[in-house]
Amino acid sequence: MKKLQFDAATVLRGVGLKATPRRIQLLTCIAVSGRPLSVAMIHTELGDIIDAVTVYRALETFCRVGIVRRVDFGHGRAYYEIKDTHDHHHIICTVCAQVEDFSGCEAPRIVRNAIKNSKQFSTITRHSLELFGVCKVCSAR
Amino acid sequence: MKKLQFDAATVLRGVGLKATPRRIQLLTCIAVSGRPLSVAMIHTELGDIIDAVTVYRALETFCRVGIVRRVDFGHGRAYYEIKDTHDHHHIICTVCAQVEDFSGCEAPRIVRNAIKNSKQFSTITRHSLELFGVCKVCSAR
DNA sequence: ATGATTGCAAAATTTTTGCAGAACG
DNA sequence: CGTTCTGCAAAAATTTTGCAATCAT
Repeated sequence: MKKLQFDAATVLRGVGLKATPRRIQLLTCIAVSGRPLSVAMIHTELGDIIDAVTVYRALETFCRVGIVRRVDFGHGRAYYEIKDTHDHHHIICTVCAQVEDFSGCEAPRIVRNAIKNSKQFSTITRHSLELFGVCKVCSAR
Repeated sequence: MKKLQFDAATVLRGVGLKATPRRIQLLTCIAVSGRPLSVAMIHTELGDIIDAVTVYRALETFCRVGIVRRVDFGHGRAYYEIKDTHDHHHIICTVCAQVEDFSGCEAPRIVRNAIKNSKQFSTITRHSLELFGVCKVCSAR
């Protein structure tokens, strides 16, 4: 029972979105890539078959319905990745910008603690956590 | 032995920067504000006494020498706050954008764990952690 | 058919760069 | 005084908006 190739059209219809060629191409691109992509990277990958504006609008829609997650690496632009079920985060190399996933951020404990001590908040809906460092390749030179 | 009013000039000279009027105004503004500020917010606070370009350049310098920290709330622009010694983070209201600090993110444990499991990284230099939710005021309506 | 989606052009925002004059130390 | 800092103008980069044509269901 292995996972067959990503079926973007099914995913799209599953969340009530129309499965247009553009959206299928875009979602497949993000899913296959396996790492967070910026709009520029997507545009490079897909070539000129899709307008940048369409990418922005589709990504916003994907985030709204919860199939894509927007992540922020402090690079002055947004990155997007497939939102899978397990709560993973990123380590970003500050030299070459390579990204590796990691899990085990103990979010529940942190959130519980934050809410207990907070004066103004009683609900946390999501969180972002990124680690920054220098990867072994970049460290070596 | 109470903390007197923030002395920007001393802080600046302490890190080897020239204490110019602009930098003193800017650093004082950030310190007094007590919350992360965007360049636009700084410009509103200080009026036209300082050029936006100068703000950008000074903030970059402040970050480099370690007296200011850049934080990212996924709003499409950067925010800056005084970098104090204790490792605090933020809860951001997704409705009104209000920010509250919180501490206790257990970063050391998370970092240790991430490095142990990482294939490509052996050094983590910094991390970012933000929680997003809806504040009590916004929840009430 | 019809409401959603797309592309094109244009604008809005945020940030960066170049250069000449001003000013800190 | 020399190097650094600042302001102005302009550009670059990222993201948003308006509108007419096209497409999915």
